[in-house]
Amino acid sequence: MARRPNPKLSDVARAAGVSLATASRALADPGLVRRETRERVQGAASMLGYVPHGAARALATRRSRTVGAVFPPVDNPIFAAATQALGHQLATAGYTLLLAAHEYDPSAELAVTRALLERGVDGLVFVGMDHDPELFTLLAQAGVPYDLMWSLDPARFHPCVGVAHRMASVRATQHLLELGHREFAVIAGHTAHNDRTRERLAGVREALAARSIELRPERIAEAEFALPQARAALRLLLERSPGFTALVCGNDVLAIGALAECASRGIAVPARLSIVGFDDIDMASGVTPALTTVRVPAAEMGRRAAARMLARLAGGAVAHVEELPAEVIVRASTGPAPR
Amino acid sequence: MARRPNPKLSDVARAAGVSLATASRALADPGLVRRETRERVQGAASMLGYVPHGAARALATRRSRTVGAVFPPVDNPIFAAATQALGHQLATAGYTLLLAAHEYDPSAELAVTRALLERGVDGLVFVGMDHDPELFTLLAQAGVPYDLMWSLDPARFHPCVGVAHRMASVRATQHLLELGHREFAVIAGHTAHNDRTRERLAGVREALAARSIELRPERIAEAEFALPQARAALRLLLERSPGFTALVCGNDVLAIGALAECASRGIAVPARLSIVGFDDIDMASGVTPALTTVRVPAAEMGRRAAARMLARLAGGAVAHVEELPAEVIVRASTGPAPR
DNA sequence: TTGTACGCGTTATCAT
DNA sequence: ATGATAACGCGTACAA
Repeated sequence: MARRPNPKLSDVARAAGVSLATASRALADPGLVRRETRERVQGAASMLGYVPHGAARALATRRSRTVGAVFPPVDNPIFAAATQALGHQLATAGYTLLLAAHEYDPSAELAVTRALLERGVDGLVFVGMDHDPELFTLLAQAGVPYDLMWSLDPARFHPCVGVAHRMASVRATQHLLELGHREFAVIAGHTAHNDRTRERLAGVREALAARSIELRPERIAEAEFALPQARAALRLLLERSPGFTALVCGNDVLAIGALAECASRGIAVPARLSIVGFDDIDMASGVTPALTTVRVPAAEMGRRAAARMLARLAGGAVAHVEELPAEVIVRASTGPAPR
Repeated sequence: MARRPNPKLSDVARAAGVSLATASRALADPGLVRRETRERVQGAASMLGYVPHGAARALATRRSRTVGAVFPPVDNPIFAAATQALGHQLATAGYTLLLAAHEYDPSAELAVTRALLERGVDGLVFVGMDHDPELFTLLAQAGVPYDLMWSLDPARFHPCVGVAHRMASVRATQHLLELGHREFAVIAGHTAHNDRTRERLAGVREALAARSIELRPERIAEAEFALPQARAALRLLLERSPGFTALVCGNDVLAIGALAECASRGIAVPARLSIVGFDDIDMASGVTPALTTVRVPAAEMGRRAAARMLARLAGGAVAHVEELPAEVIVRASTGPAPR
């Protein structure tokens, strides 16, 4: 079937018997026109099924009412809640979220960012602190505001909203120390290009070092955020250096995987092994009371990021670094079994 | 600091000493200009840090190189893998994914779709079959191609790529029947505005009905896709109508929750209760060999959806309805315990 | 309150 | 192979 081209504003104007300018005003800022003309225009618009042409509008106003998000994909389900909250809040304010993922490769990140800038995004959101310096050159050059989510910039240079992974990790580890544990192991997420996993691991080290306890290299395993990999990591740890009574997992998926491995080996949790994990996707806290978790406020982070960006786009000021609480939630844990 | 406006194509042209038209061609279709001029233009472009203005281009070409995805948010982690695959494939072809979520509310879906159309998306992807009829009116009017993901249109009216939820559910149930189970219970995802959950539930009913086995209403519980809710659902079932030996869960999150509840009650799985679940986010298959799962090829679905859309945008034809396999993966299951 | 006319940055259609 | 110029659809000074 032959399709007529979509009606344009001039069609609406003609149908309403007004000029282009009046039609534009009637739809964009109804307060500027007489009630009667406004209604005629709005009537004509909905009669014709008029849909504004965003590109033309963007060209004229030099704003696109879109915000771009650049996310690493590997641990993508981790960002689902935050992405959703972000998009939802933006939509409420008439903005649309442009989503771009990249493999964990800084140059790819640059490329997708460039693509978003071409699309004319009004603002950008990134994850974490690990980025190609050139990225920030690009952003400055484009004059586009940005936020880094999830982490807090230690240098307080970049605007960001996130949690203090390291301190949360320290506190979780201290909890285990206070229970009397001295033999620790860690299953961490891969630390390459990922400051969140690095900081979480560093927190364990820091808390242990404060009590002069060493975290032996063979008691550390890195794993992908997936259940089979987590199970394999625990097997590796048990094989390489058994005898630990406390296990810190960089993530809820890792914690659940470890728990599953324990179950299949008859290792009682938390009686014989205490496990704590960061609850990135809110799985660990629900699956069992046997795990102690660090709550990561993902959805809230998305909402805050949206609010910050919207405020800034509206010309307002926002806190440069915004810290959200990551509480340690003790569901169950016991001290080490006596030798 | 005072920011100069971004360089435009005319700036590049001037710097290269060529006309606007030549500059445009040199960047867009390098084959059309002499090698030497092309290099002058490209040099000038990168010198100036030129970034094309997408809105202007979209206005001139009447294409945005953008595809929109409209997702329900409730079970959002479920779509993470598909979203990522979709976005990644599109990016590879120079397209960007515009993401919009909505509460499970058909009118909200219409609104966000309208927002995406205003942004000038070249194509749209939706989830499932449950949509406001007006949505399709809108799409037809806009002349924008679309695909429905996850499900298959029984009426074969809408273009879609997905799995046969009902048949997969039938096969999973048959598996349990063949083991000798006769007493079934179901924990389903909420069925309102969600054809996937409805079809999965219907599949159980269908398989049982074929053997003249009734699925009693008190043996059916609906729950949100979250662990605590799944546990509560199992408690409810056990309280309302104990005695079932097989449990079909509409989702891996539900299955894991049920498994956790079993663990805390000392119900052996699969020895005393066989559980099967759809593996939406690929959790169930990894956490334990105790569960039988139906594999949902989420990432592949995202890739296929992208491929279909790209082919169509390039003027090619694609299968109207594309079915992806959802295999039943038996990890472990046993027949019912003798009475 | 409404209308006229120009500009937004790019591509595409003509000439040359 | 290159250059001049007219769209593309909308917002907005400025004029009326």
